[in-house]
Amino acid sequence: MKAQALHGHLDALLLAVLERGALHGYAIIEALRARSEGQLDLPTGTVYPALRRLERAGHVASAWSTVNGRERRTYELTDTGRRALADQRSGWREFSATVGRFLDPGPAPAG
Amino acid sequence: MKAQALHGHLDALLLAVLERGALHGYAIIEALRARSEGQLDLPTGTVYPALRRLERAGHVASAWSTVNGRERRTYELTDTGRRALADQRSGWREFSATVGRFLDPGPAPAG
DNA sequence: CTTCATAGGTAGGAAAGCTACCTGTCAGGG
DNA sequence: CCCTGACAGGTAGCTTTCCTACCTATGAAG
Repeated sequence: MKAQALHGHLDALLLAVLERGALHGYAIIEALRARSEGQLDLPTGTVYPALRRLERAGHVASAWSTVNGRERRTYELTDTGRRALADQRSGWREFSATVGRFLDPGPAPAG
Repeated sequence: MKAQALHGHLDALLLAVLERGALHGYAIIEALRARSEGQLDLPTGTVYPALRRLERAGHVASAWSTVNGRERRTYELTDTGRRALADQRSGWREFSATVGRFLDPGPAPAG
């Protein structure tokens, strides 16, 4: 699946995976891939800048932690981020309902 | 609702409204607004260029028709466009299912 | 002629994501 | 020590898409 279509929803996805616990960037990419059953395979060039955007916006906080002798920047949801996620969720429902009205025929899957 | 979030899905929406019959640009905007119950109120600066893109891609064909003594450019779905729409529909299902996996908790709407 | 509603159109700008590239650590093989 | 490969983080420049703002034009009302 093309991630280009994510436009505007990527941030929400990122917040959603962080909702289950702090992760470092690379692990976020893997979580996205795992939870989407391989549908979302985002390049680092997409995710890292997005995380920085989220941090600038105050939605996530990052901290360097040394794991296995290696520096990993771990991202964690802030309170603001949690609120933003809730917001994005309702935004997503509205959006998918609206677009679905046009693209999901709905009651006619038989054929 | 912000149409910015449409990114990449606008074309599909336009094809979807044209599926029900040929319309001119302005009428397409009104159809979008009507069928979305006011959620989608796209500016002409968004729709007209999009229609031209679709025409270049061969998904729609346009023809000038004189109605009420006025020239109106009427857009119609082509066969290619119909196929593209079907394609976009399945793309949309995949997309909404994938993003929904993260943003729709799903089985917990009671609350 | 001016104003309003309808209708079509363009230019320039901003945002988001992608491709391609670069840096650096740790482990294994030579 | 050097090289390679898997992991991890990061940046620059490009393209696409959509939006804001503006312009043109018709027909009716005054």
